[in-house]
Order: sequence, then structure tokens, then C-alpha cells
Amino acid sequence: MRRHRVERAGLQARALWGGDGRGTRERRSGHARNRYCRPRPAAARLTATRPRPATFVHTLLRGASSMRMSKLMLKTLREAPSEAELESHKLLLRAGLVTSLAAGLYAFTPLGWRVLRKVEGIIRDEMDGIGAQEVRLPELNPIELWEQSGRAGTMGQTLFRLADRKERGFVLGPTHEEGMSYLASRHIQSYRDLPVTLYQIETKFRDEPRPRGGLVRLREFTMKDAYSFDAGWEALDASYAAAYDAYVRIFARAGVPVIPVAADSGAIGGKESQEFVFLTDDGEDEILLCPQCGYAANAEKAEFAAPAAVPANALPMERVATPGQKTIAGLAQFLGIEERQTVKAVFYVADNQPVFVAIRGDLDVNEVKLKNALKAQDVDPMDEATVKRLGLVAGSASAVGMTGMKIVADPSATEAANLVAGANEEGFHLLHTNHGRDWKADLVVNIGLARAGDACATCGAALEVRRGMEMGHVFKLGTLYSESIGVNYLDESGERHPCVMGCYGIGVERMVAAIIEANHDANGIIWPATVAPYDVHVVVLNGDQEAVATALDELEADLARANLTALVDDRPDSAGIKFKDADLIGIPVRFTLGPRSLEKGGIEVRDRRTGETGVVALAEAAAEARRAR
RNA sequence: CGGGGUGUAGCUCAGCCUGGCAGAGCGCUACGUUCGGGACGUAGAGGCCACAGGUUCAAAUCCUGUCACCCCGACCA
Repeated sequence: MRRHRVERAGLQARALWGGDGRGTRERRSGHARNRYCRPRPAAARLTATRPRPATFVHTLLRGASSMRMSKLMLKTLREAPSEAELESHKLLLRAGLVTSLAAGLYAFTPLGWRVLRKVEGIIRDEMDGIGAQEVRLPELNPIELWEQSGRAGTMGQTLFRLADRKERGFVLGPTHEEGMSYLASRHIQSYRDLPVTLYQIETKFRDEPRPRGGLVRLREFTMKDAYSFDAGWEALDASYAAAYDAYVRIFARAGVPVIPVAADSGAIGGKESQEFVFLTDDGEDEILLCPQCGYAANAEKAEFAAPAAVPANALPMERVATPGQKTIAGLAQFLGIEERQTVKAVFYVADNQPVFVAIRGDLDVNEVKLKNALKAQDVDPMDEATVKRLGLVAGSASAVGMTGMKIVADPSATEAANLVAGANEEGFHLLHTNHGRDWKADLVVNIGLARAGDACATCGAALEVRRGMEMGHVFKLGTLYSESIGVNYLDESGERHPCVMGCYGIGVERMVAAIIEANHDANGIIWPATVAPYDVHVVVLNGDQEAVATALDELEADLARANLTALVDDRPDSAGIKFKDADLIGIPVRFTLGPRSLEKGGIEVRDRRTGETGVVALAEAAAEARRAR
């Protein structure tokens, strides 16, 4: 008797009335009819609620570990919806793992949710492994907390804001430095309480200017955010190192190849910072890599050695006509000189203040470095109207004689001699300008943008540029938040100090996207076993045959005993459909159970990644699956 | 917010230029035949042609506006 069928609602009556001689297909249609129009006899229901002990145990085991595709809410697609461009996005939609509700907002189906939870499980395991303690903060934060840290202003537009019925202001947390600091401040009093690392895996909300790439950039997403609290910078180094090591293990276990790169610390503020980047042409970030010494940095942060200046002794400044020359390239050609013998003028507006930037003609401005140098919240290229209003001559501008504007210069422009600069007059330039003699910068700071081919600052080799996706980010935050929110401790001598903080984030959905980007082929996803929604995909063929049904019962019981989860394709569809779906869904181990496999001696095993197949005896199947996992 | 593109059935798309009954394939439902790599037949269900206004005897189609979605840039996990 097939116990698992008997337990299915609506089938009991059939089983009781009709015996067991029918095929699955008949049962299935009988089921459907029953559901709609045929009332089940009360007696049958009573019988069903009192199963025999053996059935009861078996059912419990199977329920915990096995899922029938005939019951699973899943719809795979033969073609990817046109909204998807990235391979991961297409596969997520085709395999039915997610459904979008609006731009940057996705619902997870049962299958997709299992993957997300697996990834969370790895993160949780590794965070717990370094002694971090999981907590939970509200997603809804009083805006006062954000005003206290100053980020109500600096996070600007990306904050989702709302008000309660009494008009009290709230924000939906885009991260939780404030909340976590507040929580820590209630519990940390002494150096004896330190160090502490707290973390949570929770939803974050950001009003992104442009959500994109399926799960790559969302407006509502899951982030693992961790925060360390230490007594001093040296202690922070240890917490930071521990988090860093945990990250290396997390990405390795989940099957995302990442490289650590030096990074800018962005809106959150702080000192040292590294990103874990998954290299892919579809990434949003530009990464500079040194093939020789291994230096790796986000383009925002990347250091490089600018080409040397042309050496010369200062000559007298001279005004020359340069009709129609508005670009560095054109100007250099017109004068028969190199681009590195000119000064480029670029205009910006930093927090509503105009800024004049001078950099040597062969270099470009890194706006992030500029922003950091100015300690500004916002830096944008100056719009044309403002350029006009300030009387700046685009194409012939220079700092010579410039007043009323802050002048920022890259050392490349101040250290070279006899550079050609604009005359601040259409059609004219100045030869032999020299910093200190002819003009003076208010601020001299490195603001050059590293580009492919530039020399590595460490070893001099040519840097390479790659695109990448930021998976995680670790920061040495310092005392920014502990001071503003008030996370203090008393040291051995009773003196009060703010905790030195670190913070560590991982985007969970984005990780799922990267896992797929890194693990798929033309037929679908190939989940690393660590994050696969189930351990084994069992394709059942001709399941209505007695021998197959019996073998399936045995297999499921064995898998359950081995503590393995299985997705069982018991649908009445053709073999082709089932195999295609299995490939698409991407569980790493596929079992095929049917009359043919039984003839061959048991169950066909197929490795999703390599395509290798073999046959194992039914009794060996669970052990085989465990080995593959 | 700047630049580009797309909105027609659950999915992929045709129809639009040149106005005249709302279409195909896949998917879905029923029945039958198949049954180890997305099978076949028959019969069905399914549409505010993104929305609003305009032009016209007549609008999916022409005009204007709005919205949504995707891609590139500024932002980030």
C-alpha cells in the first residue's frame, strides 16, 4: 500500500472505494473532480485522521525533507520575460524563483525563498563563528535618531520617510548604524563589556534613483549588517580582521568568487574600508587591478602614479592666440606639445559653492576624491547656466587671475613647470604658467582618476580595469556614531571614551544574483550544493507503475533518514519537460527513477555541473547523494 | 534627474508605416493518443491593445499629455 498517496486529501475516498488498482493519472483527475464536486464521505475522513503508526512516522519524515512538484507553487518559463537583461535575472524569472511587483521590489516563491534562507544560513553560521551576536532592530526608525547622527540630511533622497498619525517622523532603515549604536549604548558601560560585535539579517529600504539588474539593486532588500564596538583602534583591528576572514569564508562557501579591493567609505563615513567584489562585466563598479603586485581598488579610491612632467625651468608667461581650441587634445596638437604640458580646468559645484579644479591636461578628475577632499556632501559638475553667470570661459579657463572661487589643484598641475593654461578669454591661452608664481591653489590634493594603463602606485606596472559587483563591504568606522549617538565606556582609570566602531555589510539578494551569474550554463542554474534549494532532484518517470512507486517510497524514506531534502518531480508530464526543468532549477544532484533505471539496477544519478551519469542501487542512493553534497 | 528604448493574452512577440471584426507560438482547461531530453490530435478559456484627452463616420494604429518598465550615466549591499 502506498502510504503517501493515502494521506493526500481527496484520495482517501478513492482508495477506500476503488482499491489500489488505478494509475496515478486516474487518481489525479479523480482528485480534481473530488475537490470541486464530490463530497468526501465522513467515514473516510475519520479513517484518514487515524493513520497506522508506521504511516505516521513515515509521513513525518517525508514531510520534513521532501517536496512533490505536483504540489509546489512553481511555474517555470520557457522564455525569459523581456524585462530581464542579466543572465541571473533571466534565470531567476525562468526558474520561477522570484516575481517582480515593481521596479526593485521582488517576491520570492517557495523555491527562491529556500535559496535565500540557505545563503542567510551560511552568513549566520560564519558570523556566529567569529563570536558575533545576532540581534534584531526595528526597520522603522524615529527620524530623531537620524537627525542625531546627521544622516537625515546626508542620506538625502535615498531615505524612505514617513509619518505616523500624530505626524511624528520616521524613516525606513537603509542601514542601521544609528539603531545599532543606540542598542549598544544601552548595554555597554565599561571596557569590560568590550569587544562586542552585533549583527542582524534584515530588510533595508532605499529609495534608489535606479533599481536594476533583477536582484542586483533593489529598493527593498535583505542585508546582513554587523557592527563592532571596541576600546580603541588597535582592538578594532582585531574585530575588523575577524569580520574580514568571516567574509572570505562566507563567499567561498556560497560559491561567489570575490576579491577584496580597497574602497572609498562613502556616505557612511569612516577610515579604512574594503569591498568584496565579484568580477563581472555586468558589474556596476569599476575596479583597478595590478597584475604584478596584486593591488586592487575601486576606481573611486584607486591610487596611481601619474606620468612624470616634462622637466623645464620656469619661463616667462606669454599670451598666445589659439583660435577655436576648446579641448586639451586640440590645444596640444595646435601648439605642437604634449597633453601633459597643459592644465585642464574643470568647474564643480560642491554643496552649492562653486569650485575651480585644476589638473594636468592628460589626467581626469576623480569626483569622489574631490568630494572627500572638500569634505562636501554633494559634488556635481557645474551646469552651463552657472558657468555663464560666473563668467567662466569654458575651453579657455585657468586659475591665473581667478578670484572669488575656491581653487583646488591636483599636484600634477602644481608641480609641473611651464604648463599651457587658458587665458580666461575665448581663443587665447597662456604659455609657461607656473603654480606659485602665476596662480595659487587654495587646496592641493590628489584628485586624479586612475585609468586603465596608468602606473600602479606600488610597483609601477600598468593597471587593468575590470567591472565588478559589490557583494560586501567592511569599514573601520571610528567614533562617528558612537559620539553622536553616545556609545561610551569607562576605561581602567575611569575615563570615558567613545567606542571605536567597525561596520560590515552583505547584500543577500545580490549574493543570490552573483551565485547564479557565477554558476550557470546554457540550460539553467547550477547551484553550489551549499545553497541549492534541495539536496536532490528526483525525476520520477512512469510513477504509476507499481515497481516505481514502491522504489520511490523507499528512496524518500532513505533520503529522509539521511537528513537530505529532495524535490520530487512526480508530475504526469513527459520526461523531456522534467529534465529541462531539472536543469533550469539547477539542483546539483539529479536522480532519475523509472522502469528503465530499475532495469539497469536502481537509480540513475546525474551531476548537474559535469553531466556525468551513473547508476546506483536503490539502497546506495542516499549515501551517493550525501557524498555529492 | 539627463540620454536611449519598450508597453497588445500568464510568457515571447506579430499587427501600427498605409485607420475598417484582436492575432500567432508557448503556457492554461477538457478528452484521446503518447511516455527517458520542452510530444501529437480535437475542442475550449483567456484582451480596458498602459492610462487620459484629441482628430475621424471609424483609433491598437494618427496627434498631445501622463504613467509604468528596461538599458546607459550620477548613487550603493
